[in-house]
Amino acid sequence: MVTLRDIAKAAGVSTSAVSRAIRDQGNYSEEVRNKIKTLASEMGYKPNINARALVKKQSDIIGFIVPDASQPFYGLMFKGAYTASLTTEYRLMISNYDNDHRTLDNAVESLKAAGCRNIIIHTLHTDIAYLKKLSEEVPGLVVIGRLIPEIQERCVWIENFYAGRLAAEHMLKNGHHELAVVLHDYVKLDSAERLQGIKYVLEMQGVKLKDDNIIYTNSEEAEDIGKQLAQKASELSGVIAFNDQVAIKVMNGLQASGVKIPQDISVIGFDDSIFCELSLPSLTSVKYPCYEMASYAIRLSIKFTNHQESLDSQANMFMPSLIERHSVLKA
Amino acid sequence: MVTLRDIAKAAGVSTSAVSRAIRDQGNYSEEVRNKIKTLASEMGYKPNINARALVKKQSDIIGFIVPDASQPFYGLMFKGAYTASLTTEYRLMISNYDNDHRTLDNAVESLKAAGCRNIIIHTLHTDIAYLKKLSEEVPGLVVIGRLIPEIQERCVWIENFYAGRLAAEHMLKNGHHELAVVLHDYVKLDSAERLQGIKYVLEMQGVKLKDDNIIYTNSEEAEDIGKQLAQKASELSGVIAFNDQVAIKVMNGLQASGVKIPQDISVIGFDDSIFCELSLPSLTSVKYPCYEMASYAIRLSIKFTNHQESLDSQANMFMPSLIERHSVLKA
DNA sequence: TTGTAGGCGTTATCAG
DNA sequence: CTGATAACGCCTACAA
Repeated sequence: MVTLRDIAKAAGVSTSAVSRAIRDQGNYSEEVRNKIKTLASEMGYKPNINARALVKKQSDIIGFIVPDASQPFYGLMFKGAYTASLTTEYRLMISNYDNDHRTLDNAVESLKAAGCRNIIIHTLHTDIAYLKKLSEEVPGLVVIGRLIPEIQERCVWIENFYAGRLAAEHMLKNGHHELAVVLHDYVKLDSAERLQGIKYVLEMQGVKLKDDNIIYTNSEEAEDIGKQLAQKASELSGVIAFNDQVAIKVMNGLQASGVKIPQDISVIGFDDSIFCELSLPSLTSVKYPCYEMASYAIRLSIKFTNHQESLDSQANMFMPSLIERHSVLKA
Repeated sequence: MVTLRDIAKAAGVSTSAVSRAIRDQGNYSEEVRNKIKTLASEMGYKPNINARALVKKQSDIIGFIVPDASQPFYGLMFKGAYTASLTTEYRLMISNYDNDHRTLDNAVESLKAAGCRNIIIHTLHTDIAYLKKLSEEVPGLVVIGRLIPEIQERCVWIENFYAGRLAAEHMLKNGHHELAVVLHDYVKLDSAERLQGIKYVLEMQGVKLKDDNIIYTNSEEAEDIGKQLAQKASELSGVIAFNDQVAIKVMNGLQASGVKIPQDISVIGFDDSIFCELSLPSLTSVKYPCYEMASYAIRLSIKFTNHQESLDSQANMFMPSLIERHSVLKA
């Protein structure tokens, strides 16, 4: 292992000179700086991250905490975050908390103990007080997936209302007026917002959405919901489902009961995940830009801990978009 | 931040006493040790990981490097590894290399620069010389997904031959004798081994596998393969596909061409991934125990760096198993 | 513009 | 059995 001292000796200068030159500090002539830098790279110098973290009392690690990294949704987020981190001097450390608050807090504490000042959490349910407190302790805290007004500037979220609108408009545009909406039990907030967006469009166009066509379910029971909907297939022309997995399961339930998709009923999902290409027919979906949001979250977190850069006041909100495939019958 | 010194002062002992007591070193009386430990936890002491890593010249980080964390297959591996790491004193850092060797090497170097001595790599194609060299530099190196004879003891792999057997036997057992096998272009090794297993079973039972029913493809073209196979549906009763995604796409191609599954043709995939429950019919698949293998890899890596524990000579090989669903017509 | 010296929190090596 | 003391590699006043 080659240290600052080694290269200082080789260059005939002091360790502090090397330390500064390498980090572009101090007023060194280009000549000296270059000499030191080339020497360093020739000798294969790598700064000892632990020593640096010790003296600066902060690490170069960004913690990225998600509920379930095995789901493609979060996998894609991780990838966006990781790719963004590659262009920085930070390294990414991902943690999985399975929607268990204690596991989450453990991960946070372990990160803090390592001097981590940048933490990104994807959370739907974590209580606001905890997050607020955390934002005071962790300068680079960013919350992704939800808008929390008290710490709005450190939230990265999606326009769910607009997502609902997109789905509903696409249905109406193609002549599908008798709609059912299948929402997610566990993800109440996003569900509610998207439903708002859907209702907004329907009301504007004078289309009625029956109360008993608004159904709450989860991934396990979604196929049954599809079968139930098949019973009233004749009075239904479209189903908007909370996410792609639910959409596909509903679609499967429908098809298993002899309903043709999209001929009899059109289906739209949310997320635009890897699942969309695997269903038959392939699933039209409203894209949730996970990848982009996660990589933005990385940059945002770094801004908070790098005083140099000024934060602009543009909202950290992302817009969904409709990705057409073959589960909606065209007008 | 509370340090060793703080608690030493409070306890009226030296910092070294505290350091040792906390790590269960030295011959301290239970009384003293307990006093120190309770004091430490009362004061909320957390060892400074960076200081420790600096002096010990090694970090508590295990690097876990995968080709594409956004795929559920690797997501599940990560989860297994992460969960296993929770019961240890190590933290997990995941990297994504997109099958690009330079990105992989960067990740490795970054890990090494941080004093990381435990690295787990999932790799299909990385060249053996590189891995061998790495195994000399990184004491806790583990390769997952492939058997490399030269460093066999640090490889964690699956019995692909047996996986092929399971699939073929299940087909034959249910009376499906006219088979097609769809393999993966990019994953040559696993493909070849599984094909061996399939052929073995067929030969044993005197069933012929036509050469032009052995097809190489990739995820993009798999649906077309399904459509092509539909042309000769009458002379086909089963398709064994390289993985679940390929299986489902083949199935979709088949169904889009009017072939009924499993009535006309039965289909088996590999991996037993999250996709299996989403297809219609749900996909019978040979399970690749990613989760278990990854968590085993963690323990194995730690064994290599903890001289205390002795390594037994049991092979680090895992067995696949058949998970029945509804894509195979029962005899 | 450069170098010296002290310290970050921990562990390990010595003496006592 | 315990406690000074010297590192680990780096950064940053402060001095020159």
